[in-house]
Amino acid sequence: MDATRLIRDLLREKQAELTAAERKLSAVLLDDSMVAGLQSITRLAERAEVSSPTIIRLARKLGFDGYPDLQDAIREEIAERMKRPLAKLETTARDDQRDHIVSRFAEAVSSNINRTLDRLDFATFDETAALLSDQSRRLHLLGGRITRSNAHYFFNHLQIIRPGVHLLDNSSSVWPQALLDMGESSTLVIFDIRRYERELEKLANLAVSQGANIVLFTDAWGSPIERRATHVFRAMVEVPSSWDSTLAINFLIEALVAEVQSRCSASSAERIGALEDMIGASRIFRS
Amino acid sequence: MDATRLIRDLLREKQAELTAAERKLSAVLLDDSMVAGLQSITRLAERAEVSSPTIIRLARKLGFDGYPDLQDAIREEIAERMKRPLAKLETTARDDQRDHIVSRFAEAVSSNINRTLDRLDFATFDETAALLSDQSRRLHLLGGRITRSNAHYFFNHLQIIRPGVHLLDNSSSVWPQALLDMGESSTLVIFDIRRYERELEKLANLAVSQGANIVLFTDAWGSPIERRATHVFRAMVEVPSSWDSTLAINFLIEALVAEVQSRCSASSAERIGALEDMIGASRIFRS
DNA sequence: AATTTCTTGTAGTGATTGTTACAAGACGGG
DNA sequence: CCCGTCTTGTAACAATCACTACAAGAAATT
Repeated sequence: MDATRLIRDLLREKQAELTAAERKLSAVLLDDSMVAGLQSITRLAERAEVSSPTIIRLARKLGFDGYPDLQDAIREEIAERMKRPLAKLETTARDDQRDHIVSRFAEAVSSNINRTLDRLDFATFDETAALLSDQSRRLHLLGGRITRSNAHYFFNHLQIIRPGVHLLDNSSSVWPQALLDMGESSTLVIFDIRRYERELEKLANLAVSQGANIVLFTDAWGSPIERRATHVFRAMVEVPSSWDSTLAINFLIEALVAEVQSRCSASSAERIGALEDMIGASRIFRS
Repeated sequence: MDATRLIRDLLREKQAELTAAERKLSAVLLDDSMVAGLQSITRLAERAEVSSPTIIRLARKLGFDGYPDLQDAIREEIAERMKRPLAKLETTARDDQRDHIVSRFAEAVSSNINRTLDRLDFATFDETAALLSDQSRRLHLLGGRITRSNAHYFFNHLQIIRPGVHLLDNSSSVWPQALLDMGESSTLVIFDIRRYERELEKLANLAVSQGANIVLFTDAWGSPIERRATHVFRAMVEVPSSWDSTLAINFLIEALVAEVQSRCSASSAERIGALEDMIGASRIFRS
């Protein structure tokens, strides 16, 4: 075997011509930097839930003589990596890829989520989850130009979990109608990151004056709506891009969805069941 | 053997009560961070120039059952060290809240993004970015029940950056019309994670038969559309929730947006300028 | 110098491994 | 719908493995 090429890359390269079982195996290998490939073939087979011949076939596809040959290559590779100081470990990727967008992006995103988490008050999180789980309250979601997608994502899940969830249209002309429904038992969830949109603030003010309470997702600098909101989540959004990253916001949304789901699980089970039925009944584009 | 203790330390500690041959062996092991201990006993014996029983005796002295038991410990230790520290989200020091949903969620998300990155082929990424930046191509985006939000997010940005971007409705009844537009110069971006929707597959097949090429975002298990797609992105989606996490998918989307933006920057600058003007001209809900 | 103790390797074993051949099953094309 | 191709696991095999018993040699003690 020639080697010099990292097995990880080899594996990714051939990914297209791999079969289902082989991909399952490759996933296990990729998962912990090929370390799983140092066990005996039998154990690896069990771990990846494939048969041992599948392992041999994959090894051959990658150009190795057999499993032991592949193991040798893996061991060599790992030995090579272990020699490096710990600090350099993370850049084991080939040098030319160290400053690939994806790498730089990953670093920024990681830092964003970390810092967002640092700033997050768990009490606020729990209170918000309780608020959103309260089925006697009506929920309205609203996003700005970019964050509308986030609002949509949140809506998508909440709507399945519980009743009384509404996504506000982004054409402000229909907002007045929606406002009619917002009273003391309403919660308005707003997403507002820079450039903060005046229209969102307007709506927030009107909603508050009608007794609704507001949950706000914004960025580190803080939207003007902050002072109207009872619960505020500040997320870090900066990445090496012309656009802001809403990944940290999505993180908060997903975590909230998980928590709300578990709080509503009893009542939402039948709701989801009913939904499944309706979906099944309405397939129109099928064969 | 439990041994939460590092083998390296164990070895150093016992150094005094080791015999000459055993020390020779331990030197070889220490030399490359125990990696040599992953070979078969015979080969390690050759490499260290001792006999195989010596190896077993050392393993026993360290408290292991036998050589395979020692190997297991070494492998575990190495696996631990190989974990990529890159996007490692420290689930902060707050001990009392270590198993709060948010913390557990953070851990899962971190692992998801890392593993997604491990699996990501940079060449595929670059090719896709080029494809999406090619303004002579028409872009269509399509998502499933949940992933529709992701498609929407992607659409939201791409549409601002360049012309010819279309988001397919999620009611399949209007797809036939959209299909009319899909030819050889069309790219169809599909999001399909479990439960894979047959309708998406149908559409993919039809689009391919008309000459369109497909970029697919799916999960680790792989959608049936994979074989139709020219570019596939597999993301990890599992989190401690009843729902899957599309955060890793969003990561890919945002990174692609950044790259496409920078490739289109020249032409998109004026486009964004024009957009700003239009937004300014159409404020109807203002004070 | 003789005896004991300790160290180490050799040779042989049973167990486990990696491998192959084959057959059942899934899948796609006509 | 059937046929051929591709995929995958089962079962049997040979090779290799980890391990034991034993004995030769070295070192230490008397």
